Amino acid sequence: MDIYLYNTLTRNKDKFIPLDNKEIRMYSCGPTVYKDATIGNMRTNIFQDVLRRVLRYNGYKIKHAMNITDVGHLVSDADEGEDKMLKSAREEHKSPYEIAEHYTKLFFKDLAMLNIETPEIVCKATDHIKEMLEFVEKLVEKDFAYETSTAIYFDISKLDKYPILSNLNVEEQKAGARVEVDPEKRNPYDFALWIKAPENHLMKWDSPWGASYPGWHIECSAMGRKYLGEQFDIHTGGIDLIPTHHENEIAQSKGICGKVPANYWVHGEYLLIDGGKMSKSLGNVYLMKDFIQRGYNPIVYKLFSYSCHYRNKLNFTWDGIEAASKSLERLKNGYQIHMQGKDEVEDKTVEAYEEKFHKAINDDLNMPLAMGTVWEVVRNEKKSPKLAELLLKFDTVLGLEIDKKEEQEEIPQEILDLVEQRTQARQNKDWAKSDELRDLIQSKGYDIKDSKEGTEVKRK
RNA sequence: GGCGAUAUAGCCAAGUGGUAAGGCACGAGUCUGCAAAACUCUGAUCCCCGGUUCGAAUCCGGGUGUCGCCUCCA
Repeated sequence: MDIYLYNTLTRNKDKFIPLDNKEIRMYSCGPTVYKDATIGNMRTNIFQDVLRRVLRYNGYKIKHAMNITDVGHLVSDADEGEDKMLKSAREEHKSPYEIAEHYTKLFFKDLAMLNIETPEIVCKATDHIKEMLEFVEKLVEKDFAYETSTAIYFDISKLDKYPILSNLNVEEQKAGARVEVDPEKRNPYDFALWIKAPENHLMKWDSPWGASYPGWHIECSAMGRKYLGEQFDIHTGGIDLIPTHHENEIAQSKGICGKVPANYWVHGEYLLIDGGKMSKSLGNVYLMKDFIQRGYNPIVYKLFSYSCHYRNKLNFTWDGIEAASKSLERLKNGYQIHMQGKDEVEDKTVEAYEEKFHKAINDDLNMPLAMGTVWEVVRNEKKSPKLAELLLKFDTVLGLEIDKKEEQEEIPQEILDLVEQRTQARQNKDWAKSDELRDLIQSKGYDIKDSKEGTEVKRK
């Protein structure tokens, strides 16, 4: 079945044609490890993970590279200001390398919570200084770059076209309206490839231009080229990366070999919080650990993100999370019911569902539509392990671990005793005492439910 | 100011020419001593105006609203 992906390069939902029919090469711009990743970052990671899983569902092997930015990402994209790593290091009184290690670890912990697969290749910028430097030297050699007193700049006027991803009109943009124009730059949109280090700069390397450090964009071009080749299939990232980072990556690669590095550029939209942007000043920045703090299985967030297409803004609210949490429970429950079902289901029916689901995910990862089919299967009146199996197959894309039962905390003996007393009371049909005990148990933070198999207790 | 989105039931959200998927909430029912949970059932003509068409949520034009980016950000 054909796969269609919205390609920012063509502004069109394109049929996906891989360069190599066996293995898809894909690059994702990973985190800058200077602070906690937010649930906004994680939305992008979920979308990238779904893309991987969909490709694999279609029988492809994946070679997916993701960078860890641990140097070079400045506080401002205008090539000025402090390196984010150094700023964090200063604020937290640690070395930049300690900062990087700390936040890298946390990042992967977040991914694990969401059952997001680790890409085949994870590459750190500081491990690839040599490759970046070679890249820059080659650009200088080919006259696509020039030296100023502060940095090596890429000369965008040497390209046939810049920008090609965004509709930004370089001529009309008032460069300098917000940022001081560096008089040494040939064009306002020229960007730094390599930056000369001031004295006392913590992260710097020897280069033909003295002690210096890489610009932000060069790492992705250099590492993408190293691991995936001059041209690969898919490049992903958040929508905000389009106008600067990805534009400049393309510029660099075109400078080196005349080619746009990836055929398909796929971008995920933003997550909004309560209808607006997420920002520290509004105090609405949430992290994955907030889910745990509020008693939610973090994977609920993944299901929540499937309620909306990845190219649309998704509005995050805790009410929405509560809704998704209920859904996840019912989904898991529905799976269990099918597991124990005895009804006959025709293969034709199963195939029809499968095709419907497959069509949805292949249509530019239409997860909301795909979830519609998932629910059709869950709510099917015939209960059959065949349908459970189908749901499990869907879960290779969804990654919701629908077959995994919630881990139950140990119930304290005190509570178990109360439950036992209540069971006795119920057997004696002493409803007043039974209800009294239920209230007591609930006041201690436990929920109780009676069924034919007996009484269950659960932490609230 | 420039660029880009978006407007569908109480909320979230699919659907791009043929009479509106799905989820959550609400309500009803089954079950239960009661309750909870679970399960089943139930709801919208698609921001406004005009146009194209046999036919539009879906195309075109014009409004209005909301949001994002251009500054750090996935």
